[in-house]
Amino acid sequence: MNEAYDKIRSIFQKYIDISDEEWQKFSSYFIYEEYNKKDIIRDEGSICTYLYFVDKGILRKYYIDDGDEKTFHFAMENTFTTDYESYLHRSISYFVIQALEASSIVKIPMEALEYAYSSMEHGQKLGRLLAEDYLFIFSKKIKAIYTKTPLERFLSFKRDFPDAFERVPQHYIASYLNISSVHLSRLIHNDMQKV
Amino acid sequence: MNEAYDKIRSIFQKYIDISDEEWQKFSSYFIYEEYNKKDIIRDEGSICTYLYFVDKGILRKYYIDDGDEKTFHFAMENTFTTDYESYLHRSISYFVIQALEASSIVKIPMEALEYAYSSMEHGQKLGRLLAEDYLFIFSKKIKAIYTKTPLERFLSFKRDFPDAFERVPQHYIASYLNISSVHLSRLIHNDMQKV
DNA sequence: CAGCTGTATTAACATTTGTTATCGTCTTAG
DNA sequence: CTAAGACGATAACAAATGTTAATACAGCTG
Repeated sequence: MNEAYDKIRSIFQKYIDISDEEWQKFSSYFIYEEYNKKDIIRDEGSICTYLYFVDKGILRKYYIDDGDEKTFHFAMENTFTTDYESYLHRSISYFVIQALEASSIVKIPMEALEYAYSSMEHGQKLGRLLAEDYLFIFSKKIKAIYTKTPLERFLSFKRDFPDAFERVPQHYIASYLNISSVHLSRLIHNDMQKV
Repeated sequence: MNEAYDKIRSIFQKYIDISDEEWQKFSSYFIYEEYNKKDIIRDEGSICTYLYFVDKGILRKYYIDDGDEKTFHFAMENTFTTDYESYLHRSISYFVIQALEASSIVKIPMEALEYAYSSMEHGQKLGRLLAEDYLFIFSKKIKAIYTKTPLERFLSFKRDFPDAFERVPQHYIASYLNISSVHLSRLIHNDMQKV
């Protein structure tokens, strides 16, 4: 738990200077929790008011669309996930966040960010840099969808996230790539040698 | 020109307070330019160092992928466009920005933003809010791709951007929706009544 | 005015991708 | 240990989407 908090501090510290007093107050909002495989960490239907930090394990963020699950994101160790848009616009989030493995996570309530924005010396800068990072993830995803075939997207995924490729069931990866699991299986077995 | 600058100020002023002195310095970086229909405003192959504000006209941001153009964004009047990711990561941008109509635009060099971040009282907050807005546009786009059929995406586009729908050639809209122009034409003429 | 260019529609056909169902293997819960 | 369920491969077929080509029409340009 304390190690997890320290990891978060060192990540934020790469962006801005945080004094001990600021950190003490900021981290006092944190909630440390452990989950079993397949546990639902956050269900749909409410405003998303936490930023989730993955200390151990893997989280999957997905959306239920007309009965089937669309996987938007895998949050690996030492990264964050949330539905920040829901929080920003105070709108209901339809995302579900689930543990794919036994996971330990840190829930950072949005009040902590509000404290940072209003009272930490470089809080606004932290917010800007986090938003810019988040934006970059989205931007990469859009470019991939526009310019790459499903097979290319799969290969990029495998290259960029070898860890996720090993640990995540293939049909979730298919969902992440926005293709059916049958089609992904076909691509892997029929088209890999073409590349 | 001055009216355009005033419009930009009032947009930014919705986010933060800007003093007259700050605005004077900030806007001194601006470059006002006019373009003819089909002019290329920014060509690919360099780091994108401007934020483009559309005073009049429409801009199209696209990418040349294996010979054909992928349209990522239409920037309508009183909105901005750029390849912020290129600037943030100091990486070559492959986006082209083109005027679809005779357009007057304001080029805001990234130095202006750097000035804001370093020297304006609420500059970091402005940066955060701009990044959050930008992020939200991307997020909407991704959700649309994951959860909607091309026809639904077309109808959303028509509803959300009626002005663009009227003024932009249909094959650019097809490219924006990531489908072929032939297919879009088919959807419009065969499937509209289904909705 | 005549021709050119850009744009949209349509048809025919090819390719990609999805759906459903079946099977074998492996994991997991009891 | 055993039964149920999860997972991935495969086949057959259906639906969606792309490609190419032909045509028509409008707007521009010399």
